[in-house]
Order: sequence, then structure tokens, then C-alpha cells
Amino acid sequence: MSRDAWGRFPDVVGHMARAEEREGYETIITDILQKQYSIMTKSYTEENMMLESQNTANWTDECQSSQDEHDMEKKNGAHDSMNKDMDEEDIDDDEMNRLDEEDDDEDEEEEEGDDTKPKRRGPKKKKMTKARLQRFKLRRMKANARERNRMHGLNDALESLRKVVPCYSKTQKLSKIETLRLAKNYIWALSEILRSGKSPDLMSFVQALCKGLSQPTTNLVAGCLQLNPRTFLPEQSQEIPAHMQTASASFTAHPYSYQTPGLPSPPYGTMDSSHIFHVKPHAYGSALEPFFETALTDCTSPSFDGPLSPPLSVNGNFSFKHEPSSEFEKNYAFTMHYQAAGLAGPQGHAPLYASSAQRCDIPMENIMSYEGHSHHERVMNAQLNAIFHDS
DNA sequence: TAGGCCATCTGGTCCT
DNA sequence: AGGACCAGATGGCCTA
Repeated sequence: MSRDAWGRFPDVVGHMARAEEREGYETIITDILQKQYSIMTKSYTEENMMLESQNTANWTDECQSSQDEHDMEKKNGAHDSMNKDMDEEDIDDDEMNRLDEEDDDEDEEEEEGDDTKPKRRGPKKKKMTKARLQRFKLRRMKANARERNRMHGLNDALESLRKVVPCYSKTQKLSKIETLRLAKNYIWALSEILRSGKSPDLMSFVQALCKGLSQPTTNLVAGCLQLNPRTFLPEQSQEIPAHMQTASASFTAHPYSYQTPGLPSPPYGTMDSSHIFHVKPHAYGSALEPFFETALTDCTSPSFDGPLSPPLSVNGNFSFKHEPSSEFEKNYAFTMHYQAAGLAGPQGHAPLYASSAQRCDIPMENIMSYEGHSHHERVMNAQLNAIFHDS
């Protein structure tokens, strides 16, 4: 989603533009803020309490009548700072100092007038003054701006993560939670491959990737890898060819059921091992057996929540080079971006197992969604090639 | 229309 | 005191 120069989203800008057309809304907002602050801090004198009680009585009606403006302010998000093109960096200390001075002056006046009243114990509570209100607003604006920046940074990092997990697509973005789940599965799958030292079949690999993902994301992953999700979803297990079931048997033994407690909707957590294929792993000689045997022995937790401690080294097989200069990258039959057709044989298909008796021919064209020729996608393809071809 | 996802605001807590 | 981080609340957008 595109943002303007101040990081504001289009709908926010639109709201602001409409809000700016309203006359006097700032006054109303300031009034509301003042009342809110008075209530929040509870720092008022008896006189203020009297006033507050009166104001509170009127406040509900006022808030109701000015709800549109108030909502506008909330939606705009620190609209004052935005309307004045102020960001966190723009709120300078001079303004704060000036407000401090005003604040001090008003405090002195307050002390002079308090002679007749009994002095309270404890920390002195300050009256809500205009300057203090301004300071409060400035502080709030700065905090909001920081929080916005922080969340933008978080989202940027998440976007980076999206690009390095399989099935990156600019048009159909994975949600945040699905990105994290897929990344977790991906890391786990790669680490197990490294640990076992054997190449898995594509089916099991996709199954591992899709564990705990929602149905749409599962479809997306399957689509990216040009698999029919029906072939590895548990509900359709009976339709799976024998060799697929064999390959999937080890997946059955996967101790990491993704049945995350409290998941919000049925699509999540449907890959629980308790209902996948119902096949015992040791009865099959899948190439993935070591892959999951280690998992069985190493992991006692029924979920992915335990420490993974993946034996991954980015400096190892996954050489992060921009150009496919190495033999490693050049020779992959699993190449997606370098047009696998010429490498994968006359039918444009390549065997998943270079050495396995159980082969699963998958069309190589567009094996992943490909919308750009960025570095990370080449790296991703290289990694997948390494997994399915080189180990 | 309900539900999912998201951005933002907000107050609390912890840390420096 | 101020910043980072977090979680709850809220409202908008989109889709089935």
C-alpha cells in the first residue's frame, strides 16, 4: 500500500482532507482532549472537581455532538501533527521549552491561590493548564509517531520475510500470521533436511510447509509449487497414489502437529498428524524417514513451539550470490527463473528424486509464482533446487 | 453481513 | 524523563 511523504495511508489523507474542511473542529477536539485529560490524570483541585463534575455532565452530550470530529481525529492519527506536516522529528524542543515556561508561570499562580486550602500530602498534583494540555498533546503526538514508525519497521521486516519464504507474490500477499507460520515451517523443513542429509520428495516438503496454514495459504503454496492441494490435504488422502502415500507416510509421523490451541478459525491447524493418512512411518522406506525420525526423537513437544535450534548455516549450501555464477546454481534442474525446460528433459519435467525409486514428476514451468527477477527469488530457487536435486 | 486482516491510537510497563 | 515495547480497543476495507 502506497503512503505519502509522511507515511500516511491514502484513506487517512482523505479523512484529513475532509476534516480540514470542517470549521472549528480543532477547537472542539482541544476541548474534548482537555476534558479527557482532566479525567485521566485526576489532578484537579476541589474547584476543578466541581468544574469537572459539571463538565462531565455536559461532556457526554458534547462528545456525541462532536463525535464525527472526534472520530476524525482518532482516525487521522495525531492529525494535528500531520496537518501541520509535523512528525516526530518536527516537534522541536524549543516548543516544549516554551510550553514549560508557560507551565511554570501558571504553577506559581496556582501556589499563590492555594493558601487558604489544606495542603495535601504526597506528590503535588498539577492543575490541568492549557500549556500542560499542549505538552500532553505533543507528547502523545510524538509517541504516536514513534509507534507508527515502529510498526512500519515491523511491517518492513515482515515484508522482507515474505520475500524469502516460498511463494512470494506481490499481488497476493500472505497475511502476517501466515507469513510467520510459513517461515517457521520453512526453517524447520530446511533444518531437518540438513540434519538428515537426504532430499525429501516435493509432496512431503510441501506438506511440511503447509502445516498449520489456512486453506487459502495452503492453496497458494500448492499453486506456487504447482501441486493440487487435494493431493496432500488429509481429507483427500484416499485419492493419493500409492507412491505419494509412501512419501507422505513419514510426514504422518511428524510430531509437530500444528494444532495450535485457540486458533481462531477452522482452516487453521487442519494438518494435525493425528488425522493425516493414518500410516505408521516405520512401515515405509521413504527418503524422508531420517528427516522425521530425528524429529521424533528430538522433539517431545506436540507443537512447533519448542526451540528449533536449526543446524542451519547460511554460509553453507545456501550461498547467497546474486548471479548464478557457481556450478551450484547453474546446474539445477529445478531452475524456475532460468527456464527449466531445457534442463529438465524433453517433457519439461524433472524427477524429484535424483536417486530415489519413488519419483514424482512435477512440471517445472512456473514452479513458483514469479513476478519479478529479484535476487531473493533466485536464491530461493537455488535453495529449492539444492533440496530436491543436490542432496 | 460476518469475519479476517490491517493500521492506528492509547495507556501501561520496563528500561536506560 | 523519555523511549521502546506491548496489548487492547477501534474503525476501515475486503471477501465469501
